[in-house]
Amino acid sequence: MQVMTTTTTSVGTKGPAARPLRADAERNRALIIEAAAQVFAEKGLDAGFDEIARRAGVGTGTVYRRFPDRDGLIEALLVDSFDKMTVLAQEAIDTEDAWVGLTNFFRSSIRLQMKDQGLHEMLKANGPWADLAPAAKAKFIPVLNSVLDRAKAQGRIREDVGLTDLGVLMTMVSTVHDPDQPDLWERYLVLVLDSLASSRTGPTPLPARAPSDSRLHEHLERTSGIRSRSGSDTGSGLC
Amino acid sequence: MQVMTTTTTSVGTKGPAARPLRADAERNRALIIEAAAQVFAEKGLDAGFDEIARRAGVGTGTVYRRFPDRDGLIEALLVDSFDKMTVLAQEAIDTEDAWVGLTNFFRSSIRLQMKDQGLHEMLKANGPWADLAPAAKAKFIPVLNSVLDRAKAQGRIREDVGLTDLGVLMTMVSTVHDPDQPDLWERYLVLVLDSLASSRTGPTPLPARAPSDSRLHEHLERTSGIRSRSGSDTGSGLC
Amino acid sequence: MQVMTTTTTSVGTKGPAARPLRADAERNRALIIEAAAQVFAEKGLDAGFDEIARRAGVGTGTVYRRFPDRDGLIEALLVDSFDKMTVLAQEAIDTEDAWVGLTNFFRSSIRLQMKDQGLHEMLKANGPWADLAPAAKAKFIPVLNSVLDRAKAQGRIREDVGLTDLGVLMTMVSTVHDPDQPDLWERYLVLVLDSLASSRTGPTPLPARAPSDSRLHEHLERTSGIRSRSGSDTGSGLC
Amino acid sequence: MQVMTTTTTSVGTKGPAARPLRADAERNRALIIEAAAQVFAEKGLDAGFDEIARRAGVGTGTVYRRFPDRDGLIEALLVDSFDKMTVLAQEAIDTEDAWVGLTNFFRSSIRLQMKDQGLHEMLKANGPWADLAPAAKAKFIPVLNSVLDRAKAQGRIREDVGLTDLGVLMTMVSTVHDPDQPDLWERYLVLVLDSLASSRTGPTPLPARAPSDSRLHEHLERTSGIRSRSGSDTGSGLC
DNA sequence: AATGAATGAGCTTTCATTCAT
DNA sequence: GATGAATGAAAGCTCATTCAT
Repeated sequence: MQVMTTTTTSVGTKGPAARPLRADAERNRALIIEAAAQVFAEKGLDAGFDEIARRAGVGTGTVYRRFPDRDGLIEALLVDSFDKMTVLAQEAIDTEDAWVGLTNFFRSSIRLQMKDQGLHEMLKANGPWADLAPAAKAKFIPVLNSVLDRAKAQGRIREDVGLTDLGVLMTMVSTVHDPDQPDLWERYLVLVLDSLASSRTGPTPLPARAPSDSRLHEHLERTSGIRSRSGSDTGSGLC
Repeated sequence: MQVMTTTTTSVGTKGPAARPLRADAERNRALIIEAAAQVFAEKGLDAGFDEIARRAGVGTGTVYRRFPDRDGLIEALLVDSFDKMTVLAQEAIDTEDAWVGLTNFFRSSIRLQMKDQGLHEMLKANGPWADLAPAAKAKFIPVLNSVLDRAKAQGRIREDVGLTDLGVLMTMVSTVHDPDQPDLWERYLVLVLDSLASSRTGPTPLPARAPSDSRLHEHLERTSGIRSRSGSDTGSGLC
Repeated sequence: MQVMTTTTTSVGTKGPAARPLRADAERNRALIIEAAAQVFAEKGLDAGFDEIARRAGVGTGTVYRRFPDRDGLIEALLVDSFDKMTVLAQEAIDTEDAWVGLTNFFRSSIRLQMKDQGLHEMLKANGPWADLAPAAKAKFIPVLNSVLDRAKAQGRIREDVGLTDLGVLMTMVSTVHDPDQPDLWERYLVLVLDSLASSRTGPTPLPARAPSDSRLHEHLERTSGIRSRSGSDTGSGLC
Repeated sequence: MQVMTTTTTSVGTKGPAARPLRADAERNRALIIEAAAQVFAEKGLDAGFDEIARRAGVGTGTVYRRFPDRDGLIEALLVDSFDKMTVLAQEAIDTEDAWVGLTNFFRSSIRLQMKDQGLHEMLKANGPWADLAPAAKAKFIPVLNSVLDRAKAQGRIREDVGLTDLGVLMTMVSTVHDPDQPDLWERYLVLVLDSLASSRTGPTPLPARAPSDSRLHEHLERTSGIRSRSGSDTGSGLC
């Protein structure tokens, strides 16, 4: 079932044929999905239905009527999210330089996951929500495949990585959250992209270290008197 | 499993220097920490105190008396875990080839995280447990720093990565769990190491794809008729 | 199943005198009553209106519009049920031997209750639905009274039982449900009839005990080693 | 496990050996059982655990800790109730005239059921609670068997009725509830006893009709102008 | 008038934390 | 100090009834 939130563009193959708005129920459905998108994005897929209902401005029962189990609701969102990802992948295909396209796709889809804890959880291979909405995923896969194949055809990406490797790597990078350095992940994106390049003569410059870096160095000096050789380090769980 | 029973724990291999057990209380404390190590490893840091108490053979109240908040208990374990990691890092320093040492350290400490869900959660920079036990971490940092510095001195690792980058990258890789392919993470470790190498002429061979890969390819063919160029792909949330 | 569509229903066999269906509303009313008859029969008078609506093929709201409270709906059915009972009582009157007639009436009307949980609940004196549809009952009473009076006139039934005693006794017997022994109630019907007979020299033979009886005797022997004197016992809540 | 409410006398075979009071928890357990006895008696076995907890003066969680499922709680009560019934049956055995003993037992145990909706539901052969606490029942059965055997030995009760027949008949009679005539059931008890007697020359006088009888006769006269031959009728679902 | 979506109170159950013994 | 029983808020889910369309 194709579901649109108010902010989504259809990319499915069904075509954008005018679908007459149903009842007032359709509006509620949309409200629920929108609320769920927010709540799942903020709190993850375990969030309570009560919260979703409250934020949608409907009763709890309404949420349950529309989505008797959590999976159904998540799937509805998944369809939406994959539609978004497909748009991004399509942009990559439309980019002349396949490597640049791939790079941009990585960056934008990771950004998507970082703003949306729920999406991130859906995309992790393990966990209870790994196998939802295969149809939605199926639509996305060929598009991503084109992105990858073009990069390979242009000789820019190593031949031994595959489709799902890309998914895993994106998920990995979007794991890097730091409230103090919201852009920290870009540093690791660059590293990962370096690992995907078919070859490179030297390192790609890493994004500049974020301000909070000082934390670590203060820390080190305070604690151990040791000076790191490298100056461009950044914070992490180690600090 | 080696368990340290005081909050100010020695770093390194000092060994079991005789420190006489105090009261019953001290023994209980040890039992609780040992139980918590198991439980957190299996179920993560959210695990119930009841379970820990049961496994330690003490009452719930005893756990709370010893560790009024969860953070205290986690910190106690963190000390222990960093001791283990320090041992591993020391092995890296003792390895002639600094790059091999670094590589081995990555592999072994990731393996540690994968067997210990709690440790993994502690090391993730975000989350409620990001800033615990700075003292324990401080002891570890210089050792890790040596590992990094030696690799840099031998010219094997790019100069622009720092100490905490290593931590982030390890944590990222240990994010890759797949019940069907327990060794899947090694594939991404190789990629990450490729990104750290100061230069490379071509890709390092990736660990062979696991059997369950076929899932994706069946899927692709069934669904879209598209053939992936690359045969060495692996499963992920996309499939 | 014969369904009457007005609240003031004829008693007896007047037959399907042509009364033209009114609006759609009238047809819906009939559908609802028919559906309610089924549902109440199967699930009792507490059954949800949703189920009735679904089975009638109308919306929930329609059921509530037609029958703002449950009582109204039950009363409508009661009229119908008492019509059926009146038919049965009339057959008793038409039977030469008044005692046989009474007996048959007991048997058939109990059978009715056992197939219709709702009717059974309506006839129980207590409960929230005890005092419904007095008019419907009033039509039935004289007929039943004739049955009773004829039996008394022929001297076959004790003089001190009255009209409503018959109702109570029928309801009591139809209380005996056992999925394993669907005919168990006949045993107690015979006992009850024995109690109504004006006199008897010995016991009327009871219907043979059902196979599942063995449960109790196994049980007794296993547990207490006691042998019951009487072999014709039957299962119950005691076993 | 033998459970006593404060009002119960032990009849089990374990003997009245002094059992040391356990913890404070034992007191709560007793409070819960007592509360449950009240609540189940009033509202039936479907009553909410919240109500029980409130009436016992404990938290909901406490009830669940003690009785993780409803069956366990019901069984605890069942043990108690069967203890009470066993006392009554024992009194019957101690009565010289076995028939009088049987009669008294019927009367008192029916009275028990009528005050306790929960007990009544437990004793009904069908329903979800039919097969609980077989051990408790097992203790009761031999005693009841003695009651029956003595009556047979004295020739006062028909030979073809068995143990469980007695149970069914008691349950049947205790079905007769009428708020306006609390003693109505005694009328049907007399009838049932008449049916059990091995023989009788005429009817045993029925208990006098209760005042509310007038309802029916008013009703009849108002409605149909028919005069019943029999004057001693009583109210029921028919009126 | 018909619809069936919406409501929200109510029930069950769990669990982190406190407290009486 | 140790215990594990008690707590009570919270979450999941249902369902009788009302109401907007």
